[in-house]
Amino acid sequence: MSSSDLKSFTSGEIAKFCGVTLRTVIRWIEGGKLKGYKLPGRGNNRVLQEDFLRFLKEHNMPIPDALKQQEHPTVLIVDDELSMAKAIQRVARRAGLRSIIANDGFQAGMLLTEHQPELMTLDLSMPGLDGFEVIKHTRANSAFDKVKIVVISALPEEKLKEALASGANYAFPKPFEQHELLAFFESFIE
Amino acid sequence: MSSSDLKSFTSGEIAKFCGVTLRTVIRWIEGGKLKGYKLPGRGNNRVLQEDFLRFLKEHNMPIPDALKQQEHPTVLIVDDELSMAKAIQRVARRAGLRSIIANDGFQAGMLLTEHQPELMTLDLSMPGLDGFEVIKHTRANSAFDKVKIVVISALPEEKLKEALASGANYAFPKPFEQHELLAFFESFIE
DNA sequence: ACACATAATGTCATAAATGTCACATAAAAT
DNA sequence: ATTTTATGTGACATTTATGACATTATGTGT
Repeated sequence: MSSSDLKSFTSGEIAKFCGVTLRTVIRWIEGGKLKGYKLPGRGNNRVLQEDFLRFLKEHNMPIPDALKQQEHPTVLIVDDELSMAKAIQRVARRAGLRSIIANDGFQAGMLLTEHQPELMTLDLSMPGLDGFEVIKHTRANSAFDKVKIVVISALPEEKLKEALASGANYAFPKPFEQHELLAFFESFIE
Repeated sequence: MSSSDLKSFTSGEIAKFCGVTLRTVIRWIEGGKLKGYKLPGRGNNRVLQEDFLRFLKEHNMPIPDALKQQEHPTVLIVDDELSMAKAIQRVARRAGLRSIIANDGFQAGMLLTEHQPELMTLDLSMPGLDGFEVIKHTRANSAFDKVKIVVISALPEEKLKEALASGANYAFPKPFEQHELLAFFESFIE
């Protein structure tokens, strides 16, 4: 599973990551600046990776490489045409993004929930799967607040605007310009 | 309570959940901080899920997703016709099962992954969603090994058999017999 | 610039909790 | 029955929480 990944760190590990004394980390936790919890023994501290990352971002602190790997900037590519999906995937890979492909709605829902990607590219006109429905369902679920929806469609511009109004974040006409999409993907690498 | 409430964990499992060593878990149990019992062999420890949850709550420790919603067995009802889905839902409710409805493939994939239901009822012939594809994708993902797939379809018997061969566990013709389906659902309550 | 106040962080010693390792053996898988 | 994996145990090593106090930022006013 994805979110059940409950990796946690000790106060000492956090101290090393932040280049700071253990004493200080404990004071951060005590002061409520860093969320943590205590083991039953003598109250040794543990901090969930999730909470630690939030803490780092909140204070604009550098994120250790060891944690960056698990940040997996991932893009879910939803397209019924495999050749088109692979074309998008190549661009994503060039930009340094991990990517996964969904050929139908069921896979899309499964992979979206399982992998919690940062980005989802979406074809609007697929036989048997209405892209607008996907946008609606995704936006109705607060678990996917952070997912950016990128519509890539051959439909006329008014439909693209409609998609944006329904909750999509970006829209590209199809066929897409390689360098445009590449630049867009790269802006997510940071 | 039913026998499924007596799920127990080994010391190693608890160690992983808590991000702590097996040695430490044993010391918690020895010290009476975590309630457990010993197997007759060499005294291997087991902890009831109930006791583990109480322990976690008592110490404000994070609760793994895997333990969160063990309450009622859940059935995911996949059918594009809302009236049919609701009819199945009524039967499920009579049997004491929690249920959720998916009207299309995207929702089905999303809800299946999110709720990890014990049971999924599935219409085979939905416009824009091939039930066989759903079976195939579900069976291809080891995360859903335990999900029982129940086909409820108006297609001829040979198609039902084909579904069973593809990985479905049970098949009912549509329209279904209320009492048959009810009896079937009830067999999952124990 | 300067002195001063204030908060944040570092240092150190110590007791307690947790980790490590090797090994015998139960429990599970084949 | 055999092999593989997981577990309990003891002795020992390492890490941690805590308090009191030293040191270093960070700002504020003159």
